Amino acid sequence: MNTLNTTATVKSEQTRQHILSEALLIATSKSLNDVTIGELAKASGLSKSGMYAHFGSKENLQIAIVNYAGEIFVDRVIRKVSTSLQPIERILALSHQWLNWYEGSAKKCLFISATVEFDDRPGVVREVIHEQIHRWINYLEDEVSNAINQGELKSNTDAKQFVFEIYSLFLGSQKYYWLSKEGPQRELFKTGLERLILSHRK
Amino acid sequence: MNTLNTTATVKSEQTRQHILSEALLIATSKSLNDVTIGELAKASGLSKSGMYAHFGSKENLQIAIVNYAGEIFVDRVIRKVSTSLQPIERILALSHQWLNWYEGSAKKCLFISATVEFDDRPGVVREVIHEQIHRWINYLEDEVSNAINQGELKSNTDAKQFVFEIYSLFLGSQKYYWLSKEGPQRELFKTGLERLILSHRK
DNA sequence: ACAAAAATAGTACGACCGTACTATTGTATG
DNA sequence: CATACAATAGTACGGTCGTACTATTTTTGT
Repeated sequence: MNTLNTTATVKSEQTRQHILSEALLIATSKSLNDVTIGELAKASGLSKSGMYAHFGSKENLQIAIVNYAGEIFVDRVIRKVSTSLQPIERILALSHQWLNWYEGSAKKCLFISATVEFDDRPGVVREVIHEQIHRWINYLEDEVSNAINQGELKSNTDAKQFVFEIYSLFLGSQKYYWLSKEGPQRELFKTGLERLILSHRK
Repeated sequence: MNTLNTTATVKSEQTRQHILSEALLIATSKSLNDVTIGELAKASGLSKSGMYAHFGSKENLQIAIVNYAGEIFVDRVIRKVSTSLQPIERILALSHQWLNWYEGSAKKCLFISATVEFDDRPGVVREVIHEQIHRWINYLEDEVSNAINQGELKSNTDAKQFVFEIYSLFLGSQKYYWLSKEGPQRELFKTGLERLILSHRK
């Protein structure tokens, strides 16, 4: 018997996707740790044993959730923005999608809360989370480099610093959102981003 | 009998402080939820029942921890910075202390992780967390207003936006620290803050 | 349609959680 | 020094967690 379900029969793959989408729902509205085997089983209409047939362990489940979230992220952010835009326009469009990517289902970015949760728990789950985030940071840094190379941003612009500040603004908007669900986080983010770009624009 | 220990006899108050400092250690190195009654009892050399004599419930314990963290914060940040400095210098000094406030014991800011953890759990604990954070944000906004009024920053500077961006940079440095413990978060934060100030300086 | 195999359910277990309740120890004060 | 009460320990309980292990149902390939 294949407890880890690496072969992926047709039916199994469907339920697996169904379980993961339910899991992501819980993970984004509560947290990754709150995706409990029992609760997830109930949410997806299966038994606890069914979960184990699919994922083998809690850790494997968490890894699967993070990777699944990564796919959704690519779908809702990167794939939504045309590659034919000019660099700065692309950066603005990507940022806009970024702010919205998790809102389709719940209201918080899994990668932020998961980083916090797994900060003190070394292991594969933490590594997978870091991988996903680094992939995104690198992607943004490439975009900024493009903007520099194509002369839209000053040639002395530090791409790493630039992306750090974009990321910071994103975190800020999340934090302010947590503090007050109806606050002006979006405007604060936008204003900050505009000022950031303005001060590096050629 | 007074299970909530509001009267605070001499001896009792000492142990209470001792428990809280152990609790903060755990809370900052792991998380607020990870401060479990059993673990805290072991860490502070008491029994589980002893905890209940002091705090009455898990929720009360968490509230006490957050408020205790607030006191420590004031001690290590606000009280460390001279009030005779000029506004911008004060902001820089406060930011510097801010980056270091939790490092005496562990290595992460309780208020950040706690906000994330209690985002989906309405109740007194969350309110106390928000209170503490708002107090700090308001304090910073006042400092920025001072800088504006004393002519160090341009008169059209938006204090709320300004503090939002400082806070964002702080969050960014924490996030980057989580991603890599030896990264250049400090320099990234400083550079960002300098640019922020520069673009609003008169 | 039938046998093989995969997918799912059922049940049980030990660990730890928060929280009662009672018993014991320590301490301050008259 | 005795006594009243505060401070702490001991023990027990129901709940939920992750995870085995076995039984049953459903899907799949021929």
